[in-house]
Amino acid sequence: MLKEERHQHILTTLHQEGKVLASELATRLNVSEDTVRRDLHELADAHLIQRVHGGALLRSPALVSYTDRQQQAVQAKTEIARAAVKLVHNGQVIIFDGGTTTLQVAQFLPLDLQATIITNSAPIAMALANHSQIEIILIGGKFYKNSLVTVGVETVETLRSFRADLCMLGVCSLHPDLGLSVPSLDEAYVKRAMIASSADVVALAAADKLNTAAPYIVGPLRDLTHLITEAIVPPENLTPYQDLGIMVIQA
Amino acid sequence: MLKEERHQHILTTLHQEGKVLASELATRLNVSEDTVRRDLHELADAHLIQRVHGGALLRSPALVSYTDRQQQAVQAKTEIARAAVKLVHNGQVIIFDGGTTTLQVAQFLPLDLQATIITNSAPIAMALANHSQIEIILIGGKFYKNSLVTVGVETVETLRSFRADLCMLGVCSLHPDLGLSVPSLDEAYVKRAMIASSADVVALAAADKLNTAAPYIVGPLRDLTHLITEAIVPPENLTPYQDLGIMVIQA
DNA sequence: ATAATACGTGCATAAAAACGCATTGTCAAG
DNA sequence: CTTGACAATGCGTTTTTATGCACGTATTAT
Repeated sequence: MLKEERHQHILTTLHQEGKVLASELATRLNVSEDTVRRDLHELADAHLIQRVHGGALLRSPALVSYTDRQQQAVQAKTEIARAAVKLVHNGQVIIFDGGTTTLQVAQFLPLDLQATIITNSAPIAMALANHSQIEIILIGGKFYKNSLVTVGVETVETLRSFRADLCMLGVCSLHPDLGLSVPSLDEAYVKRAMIASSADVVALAAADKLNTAAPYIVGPLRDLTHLITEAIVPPENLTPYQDLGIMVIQA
Repeated sequence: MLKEERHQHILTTLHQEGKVLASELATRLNVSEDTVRRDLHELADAHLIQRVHGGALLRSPALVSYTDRQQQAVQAKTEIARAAVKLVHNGQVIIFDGGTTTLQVAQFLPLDLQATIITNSAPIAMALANHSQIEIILIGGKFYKNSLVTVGVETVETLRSFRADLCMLGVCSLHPDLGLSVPSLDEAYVKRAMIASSADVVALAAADKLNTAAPYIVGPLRDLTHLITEAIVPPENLTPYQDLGIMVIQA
């Protein structure tokens, strides 16, 4: 049985049954558990499955609610969120970008925080509904179903009319030379407007976002004032960012 | 059963039932109570649930009250929603008011409906995210935490710039003489703007909303073209509305 | 006030994963 | 045919993770 065959088999059974167990696969495929583990590791690296202790699950539990989807890679996101919250202070006006990492940050904000939060993300607005001291401005526009944020001319224009102290930016791809980039043009415009309307800009990036690039450029790294990433990242990978004057924080 | 599966299960039952008991989960998931406790602890650490003695609750009281409201009189709301969906046709531009009843309607819309939906409700925008043929416009403004909708000048102004075929209006209080009324001034302005921007106006009102009044008047009943209510309502209670030329539908 | 239930912690155990290393098989160049 | 490079696989060892149990403490209920 070839490796590719096994991969195929793993993916199909995963889609059929919702989960696979490493031990089960080893007997079914007549290989050692080591091999299965290696297979699963490769598939997880390619973002095709979600690796968990004992086996693997579907990466995006077929169209479950956003709040559940957010459960993935909780560990890393939680740590980043905890670090990000430390940058927030009473009385600030803060722009919150969409995305699951920024949503985590929103949920970790202290319940008694006094602030104005401006966001184009419906889940973030809803998550903040029980913070009685936070004034929430939800920015309107065309609703982008994938990431549950608004985009388009109106979103960008409305953002221009604010002047925030801080901006929590969810980052898709970050590269020392190419700068920030995202997979859709609409989102690029929105993020650009967020950056322009904010004094400080905090980028939240999991380790796998570093040194990658996407089709649409948002802007150069100089735009960032802070970068928060995981503790696992080897420090030498971060020096290019520090050299640009960005305050790099490892959660 | 993998740990992540249990976590998923806990989250979904929590969303469905509003609470979970540790002891119940232990038997349901076939693990010791210790394990359940550990699971709950982890989920609470990630701010996904609110841990309490004996089990766990949804984290955000606002969302709790919202889901509570959503769970009230499901029967009636479902029937009203089914009736409301029949008024919707391909190609229309439809304004959706906030509220749990209108949210039900949104969820009952056929998955292949082609339409443009304009709403100030974050949950409705999110609920429609899996309707690929619907263009969603989310209206921005100050976010009103109680009902998870936007209100304020910007919301009203933006509504003015649209001309819709249909408006699905969630109704708080309805009275033959006093007209439509709501418990907050901001919402009154918004509903007024929605009515003004729409050709047809459909009011969705459970039986207990009929012949009641609230502090802030939205407008006279003449503004309505349709009224959908429950089947239980005695027909004689509805004649005042019919006499005003409103098309009354009993679900 | 007292019983019953739930909680947290430390510990033991078993399962799973990670790691290094040896073996095997394949392919291509010599 | 041989040989060396290389990927794939399996094995043994160590490390990590998950889970249940025991026990003392806290919380709730009666």
